[in-house]
Amino acid sequence: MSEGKKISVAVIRRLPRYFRYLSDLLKLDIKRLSSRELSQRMGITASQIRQDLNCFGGFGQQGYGYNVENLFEEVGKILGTDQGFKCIIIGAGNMGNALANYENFKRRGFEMIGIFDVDPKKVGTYINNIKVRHMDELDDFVKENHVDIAILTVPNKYIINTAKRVTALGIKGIWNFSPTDLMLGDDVVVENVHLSDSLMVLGYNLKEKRKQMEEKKGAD
Amino acid sequence: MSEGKKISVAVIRRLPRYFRYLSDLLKLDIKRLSSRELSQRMGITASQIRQDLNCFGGFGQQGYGYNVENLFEEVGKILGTDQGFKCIIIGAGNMGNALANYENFKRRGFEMIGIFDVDPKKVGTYINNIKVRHMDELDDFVKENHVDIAILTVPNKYIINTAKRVTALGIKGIWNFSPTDLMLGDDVVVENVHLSDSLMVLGYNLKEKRKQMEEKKGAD
DNA sequence: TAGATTGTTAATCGATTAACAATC
DNA sequence: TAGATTGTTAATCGATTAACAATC
Repeated sequence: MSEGKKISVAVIRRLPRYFRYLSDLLKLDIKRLSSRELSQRMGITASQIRQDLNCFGGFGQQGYGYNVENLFEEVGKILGTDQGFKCIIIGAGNMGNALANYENFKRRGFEMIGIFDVDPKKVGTYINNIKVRHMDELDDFVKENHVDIAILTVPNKYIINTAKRVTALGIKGIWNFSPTDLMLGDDVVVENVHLSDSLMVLGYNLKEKRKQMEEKKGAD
Repeated sequence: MSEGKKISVAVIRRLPRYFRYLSDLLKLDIKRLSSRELSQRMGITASQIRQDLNCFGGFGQQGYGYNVENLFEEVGKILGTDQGFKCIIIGAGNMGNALANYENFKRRGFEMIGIFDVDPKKVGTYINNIKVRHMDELDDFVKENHVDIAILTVPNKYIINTAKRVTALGIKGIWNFSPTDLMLGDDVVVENVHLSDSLMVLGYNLKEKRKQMEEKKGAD
């Protein structure tokens, strides 16, 4: 069992946030950084930052802090920005289009190498220089090209079958934009986006904040 | 301090998931449900479900379980599906388009009442029957129409100013699709989507899963 | 009444925060 | 060397799970 230490999902979900802040600091030409400085920028405790980073290694130096460029590279390596993940987008609707046009992904190690749809009007066109192919070509394409991740932006009623199809082809990573939770084999990694869940949490918090404000006003 | 009991974000983030599963169960015409049955479907413990629900009230009945329709309505009420939140989308790019076309939102209590952009080619057109207006019209629009939530899908370099502008107009809810974390006043509720964070977590998990598989293979 | 399942209290587990010795 | 800040251990806090009495 390799490293022994199990890293919690809470820590993992914070990594991309560190990555973003470090990227911004680099752009601001800031060379060094203490955990306290970073904690103030991010609104978390310095203790948490040091704990998180020390899950992966001692990237700092006592009395000095962290070298921004070095830490940025280390966090990138942990996240796999050097892996060159090859992705295909299934569903060339608005969401598929939006994702195909996101320039951010490439810089983070994700390359879009194909888009698939069933609409004959879309097939053959290019979105951000990526060819849109018919779903009938999917199997051949995956056999001829290494694909790490399938990004699923198909209508919800097709999601289960699409997920089964891509996993049958050996694709092990799925980024799921449908509201359905995908329960797949233990060897497949799924990340669900669930936009309406996010919006509903916003709605809840807004409602509660209003209630709070009402009470405060009432107390005067 | 009204209710006293503070509800944790972990619980709140699970609510939309309960809502989704209950909605599916309703469609399957299932009338009653025990916490154990739901726990098996959702892959969480029955204990957690009962704890979560009891933060808001006793919706079940000993010896019987929960009435699906009733529980669905209660969870909906907690989340505010009856609030009719009025939303505007700022940025009519691919992401703005995708969100304007999501039919799911209305059913969950969120209505899109306007879209704003600066591109003269887009201004005046309609997306899913919602008029696209110029950003110059934003202030007047917000003064004449009640707006609960601004959905920000503008390019990252404009995000801070756009957020300042909408909060200055009194909008208290922000759904932020830019990679920048918005740190706004205490009276504003922000929900960040950060798509690339989600993708990076997928990349990390995929990389680790592969490492795991390698080791297992090596052990044979 | 007997069986089932909730609501709720208590026990456990894990994550966050605090503290401080190590060390640059 | 003195000052600063890490890496890491210990203490605290909160969330999840287990257990069971209440009750339908």
